[in-house]
Amino acid sequence: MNTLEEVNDFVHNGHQEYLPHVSIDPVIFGYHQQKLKILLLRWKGLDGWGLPGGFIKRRELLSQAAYRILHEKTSLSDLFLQQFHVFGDSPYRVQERNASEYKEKFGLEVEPNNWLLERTLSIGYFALVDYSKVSVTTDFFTEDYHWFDVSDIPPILFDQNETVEKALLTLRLQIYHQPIGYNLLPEKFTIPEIHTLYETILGKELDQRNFSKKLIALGLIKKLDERRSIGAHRSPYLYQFEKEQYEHALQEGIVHTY
Amino acid sequence: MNTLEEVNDFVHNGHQEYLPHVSIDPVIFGYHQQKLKILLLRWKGLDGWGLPGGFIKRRELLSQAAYRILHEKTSLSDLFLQQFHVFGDSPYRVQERNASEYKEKFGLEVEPNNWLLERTLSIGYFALVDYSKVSVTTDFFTEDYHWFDVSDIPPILFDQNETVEKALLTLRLQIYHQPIGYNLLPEKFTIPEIHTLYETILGKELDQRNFSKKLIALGLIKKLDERRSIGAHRSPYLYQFEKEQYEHALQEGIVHTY
DNA sequence: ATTTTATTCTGTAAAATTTACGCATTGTAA
DNA sequence: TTACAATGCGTAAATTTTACAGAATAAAAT
Repeated sequence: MNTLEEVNDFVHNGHQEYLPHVSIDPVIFGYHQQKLKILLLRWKGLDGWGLPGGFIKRRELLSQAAYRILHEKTSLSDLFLQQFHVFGDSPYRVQERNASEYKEKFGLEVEPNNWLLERTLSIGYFALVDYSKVSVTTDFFTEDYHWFDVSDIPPILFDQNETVEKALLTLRLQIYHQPIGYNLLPEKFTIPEIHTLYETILGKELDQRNFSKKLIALGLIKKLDERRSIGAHRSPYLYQFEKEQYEHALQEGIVHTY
Repeated sequence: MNTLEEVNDFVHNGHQEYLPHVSIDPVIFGYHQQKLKILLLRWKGLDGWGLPGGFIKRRELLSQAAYRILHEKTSLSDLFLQQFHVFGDSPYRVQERNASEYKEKFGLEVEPNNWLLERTLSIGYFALVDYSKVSVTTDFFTEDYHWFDVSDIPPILFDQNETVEKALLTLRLQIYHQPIGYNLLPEKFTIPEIHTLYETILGKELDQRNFSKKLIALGLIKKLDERRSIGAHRSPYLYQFEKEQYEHALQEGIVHTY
């Protein structure tokens, strides 16, 4: 959606192709240089950052829509993607928007009852992606992108800071019950790498010795016979995830006790 | 919504008051005679059971809508209510419905592009209620209700058995990380009562001694100086929840380890 | 009044898990 | 060859979970 013609078609006829009143808004987490980042797009005209969202096609399954939107924006197809909450409590978003905004900001003429002006619920997804494999696609409404450190998120358009906060909270809670890392790390990784990843996500220190013991005891990772050369220091062994165990733990959860 | 006039207004003009394309569908759990039950409504014309759902008003916050719908159907206002998933992957529900169905089943004339025929996503909520306090209200579309044992759920209309399954799964998972019982038990209860509740929800036995030790150690319940008379046996002490601790655990979760 | 029956209530030892912690090993650069 | 910085491994202490049995009690039956 880049030519003016396509945009006009989307604005005026989009409701025939897409389901109005509901959007999908993914919080895309990437991991780079020991920092947890999220991807935001720079909106034209609105002078601010927004989530890389999209709409559901009328005949498309919800989960397919989420994967499609992520693929469109990042070109990724192998990723962890999970719905986590529907947002519909923002007083700002309960209001319908007005047409003059579109004229001012984007130079688009919009009829007063246009589908894009109506109230929209937002389905929050979070995705875990390999930062280095993402290539971001922008469109008519967005002109740039940036990976923000989660400790330094700017105000987000459409009252969606809450979405990011809840995504992060969900991720942190979930990591206690599900393995994480398969989609954030390269296929082969070292103990220090996955250790730092967990520390970064949880925002606290974990004893490295106990941490690796636990992952191995759970059968989630296995040691390879290769090592990575990291310059002036002892070469760490490479590990990789035990795919079956990992998938099993994703499904069943790592339940602790009662 | 009981007179034919009201129903016709809802069918033909409902889209002005309500947001199309999204419904709220609550799975209402009650606890009675040591059984976990859910509430289903009997639909007229369709000859089947359905969840007690409803629509969101255009200017209403999502959470308000959920509470309103629950209040309308059960007359309860004090309950535990939580969103748990949006369902939009049912191939059956991706199809638009046709108008003739309304004519056949309910004797209602519906225009072919009526809002009720369009594809609708379903936001799943689950509620925990005090069974004895519920008084069910039916409407034009529903003629009866029944509390079904969770181990004996009938086929549910609109392809929503998955909703009940996921609600139960969520409840069972969540009980490991959050206290449950405040809205399912009377204010004062005995150890055997809450013990049986947990066994019922989890569907497995829990050692009674260790179970009560744990709840007390977590500071979630406190012993009262009263006892309940249960006829021919030793009178059990009454307990009640420690409200602050309980709320705190609800917020923070009972995190186990890493 | 005594016995019987069904249910509540309490404590402790063993096992498992988590936490804490120190030092030897290793790959390069100096 | 040495120094440095980071990896890698093992063990003891503390905590938590699990397993398990018998005394107490309320009322009904004798």
